[in-house]
Amino acid sequence: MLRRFKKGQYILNEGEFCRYNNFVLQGAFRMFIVDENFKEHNLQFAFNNWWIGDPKSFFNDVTTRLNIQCFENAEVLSVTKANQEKMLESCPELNSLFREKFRNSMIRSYDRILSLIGSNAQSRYKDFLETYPQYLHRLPNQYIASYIGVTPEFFSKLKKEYWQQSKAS
Amino acid sequence: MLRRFKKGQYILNEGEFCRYNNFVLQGAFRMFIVDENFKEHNLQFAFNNWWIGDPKSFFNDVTTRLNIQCFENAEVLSVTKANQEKMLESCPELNSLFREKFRNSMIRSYDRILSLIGSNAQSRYKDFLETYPQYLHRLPNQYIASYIGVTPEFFSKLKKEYWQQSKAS
DNA sequence: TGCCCTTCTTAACCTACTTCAAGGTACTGA
DNA sequence: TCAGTACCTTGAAGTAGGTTAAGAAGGGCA
Repeated sequence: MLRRFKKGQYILNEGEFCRYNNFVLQGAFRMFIVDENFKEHNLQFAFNNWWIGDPKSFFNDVTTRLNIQCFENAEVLSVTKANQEKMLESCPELNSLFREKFRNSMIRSYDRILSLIGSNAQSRYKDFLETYPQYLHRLPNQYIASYIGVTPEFFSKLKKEYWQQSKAS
Repeated sequence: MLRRFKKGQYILNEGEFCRYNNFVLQGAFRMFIVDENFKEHNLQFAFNNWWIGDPKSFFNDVTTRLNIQCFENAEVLSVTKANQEKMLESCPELNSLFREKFRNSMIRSYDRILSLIGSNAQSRYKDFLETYPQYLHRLPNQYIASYIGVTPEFFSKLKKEYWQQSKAS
């Protein structure tokens, strides 16, 4: 099912059931959680050819704690759970495709946990620069700040420090 | 392939290739990373009926950054990548089993990232108590501290604070 | 029983990061 | 062209959590 979204629109809100797994054809999305102090924390972004959705809510039929918002006008292919099961029945080869998809997400998540637990903000910033250089210009600073787990104010300082160091060396 | 390990033994060291995916029949393992200050950070534990290994190294044939150590005498079933592929060929139904396994790991990793990014040490401690009550007595405090991302010293304070609060209410 | 070794706790001090407040910059649209 | 609004930066002051150092409390083993 093809769906279009405008910048600013939400395709998932906390408390809802995540009924669609979405393949992004065009545009950009962010997935975030709102904490008890009403601060937003970006968990993931999605650009062209990425999937986005809350797997926990989608597969386990529970309500989601996450929000997904479009931040560049977008076109996505949305698949329901029933759809997906039918696809798998009629085409068992997809099993291994989905298996790899989950495996890769899992590996990326592990790396993320490693960097959150094992390094400070400065090196998380460096990691981000190295891992996602192609998306930098499409992401507002505040989104990156939230992704690496710092405030926009502190992110500003990180950037300054980073560029001064790389200039010096 | 059945393998036995004694408390303290390593089954994977940073820099090696992870050649086995291990299903724990008995005993306990921890997987951790060592940071640039030689501090250890526990990423995961594994008890009876859990799988443990570094999926990134195992599947992508790269060296690992992780260490896996046995901390209760253990018995595991170890599967190589070739084994696993043979199993999948001869029994395609396993595809969906593995798919679900990865999916669940992914969901758990997401929850972990959420709690690292979106909440403070006190509530991460509470989350841990609620999520893994059955393993508390098998885990030294320092391992839990490292898992939730604090020092043993600060963990001590967290515990004290937590029990004082729950006594008061 | 007593000793060593590891784990846990406490307290004083330190630092990475946050909060708050203010001002600057740059799109966007009438 | 200008105003409005979102975004970014800077600095001062505050706080969660880290570091260091020391003592207390187990637990295996001679």
